[in-house]
Amino acid sequence: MRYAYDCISMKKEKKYTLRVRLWVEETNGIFLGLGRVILLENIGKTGSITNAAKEMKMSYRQAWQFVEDMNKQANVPLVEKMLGGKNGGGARLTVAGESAVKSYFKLENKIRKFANKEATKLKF
Amino acid sequence: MRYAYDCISMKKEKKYTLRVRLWVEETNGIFLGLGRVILLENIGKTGSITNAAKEMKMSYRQAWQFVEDMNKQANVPLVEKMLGGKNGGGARLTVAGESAVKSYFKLENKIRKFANKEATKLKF
DNA sequence: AGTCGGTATTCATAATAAAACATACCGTTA
DNA sequence: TAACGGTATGTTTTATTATGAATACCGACT
Repeated sequence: MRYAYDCISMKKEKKYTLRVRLWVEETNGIFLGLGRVILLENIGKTGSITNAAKEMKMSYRQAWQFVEDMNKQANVPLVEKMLGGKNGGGARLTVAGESAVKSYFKLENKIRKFANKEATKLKF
Repeated sequence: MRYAYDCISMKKEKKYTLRVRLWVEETNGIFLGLGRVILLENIGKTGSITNAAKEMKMSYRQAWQFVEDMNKQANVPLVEKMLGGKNGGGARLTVAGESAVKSYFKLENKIRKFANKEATKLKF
């Protein structure tokens, strides 16, 4: 049994959650991170950098730079861009791009799962 | 053998390294992250927030805020502060503080090791 | 040839975050 | 009680980063 009295000094236990973030670096800086991968995903979905950026409320400026940066740092470009033409142009993922997105998420999931398992042992 | 000719289309394979970062969140925001843990470690080493901050080129302002924040979010304060006195005061880690540092690094190592193992399977 | 819509690029501006500065407070010791 | 050195706190600059606006370019299509 427990007396109401006990509650006086009872502090609610806080709840903590473990967060993990991973990214891939190349000699010139960041190659792939969560934001970039989501951008890639959106390019695949929408067919253009412009719309991919809108999708995630990122400025076109930044989205374009990310794409440029990733393509330069990859062994094979991840995004193929088209200039002019019927709909003004657009962008799509290369095979390497598709694969990079999948690999990243796969790895992230695996690590996140592992981290959460390990985290249950923690007590702060 | 290999012909010089082969080199014309040879691109140097880029080298990638996987980076991992983890932090613990509470309802009010970040509770523990790498920077905060290193700060704790330095407080333990130097006996004051001031010197701990200097050690890592962090402004006292920020260091103090971090400490305040951590203490508020922890079930038990991680840092015990002393005001005035012989050397003007100081700060030291509580048992919970020591334990938090150890736990964090232990977890980080485990996850980093796992991540690196998984990363070897990656190809970009 | 002119329209359309996305890419490519520069420049100015806003939003955020971090550092620097300035002061008051605090308690032991000389 | 005056000095010292760290804590406590607000304010002001600086630095970093992201956004927005403006413009040129490109190529299929009508």
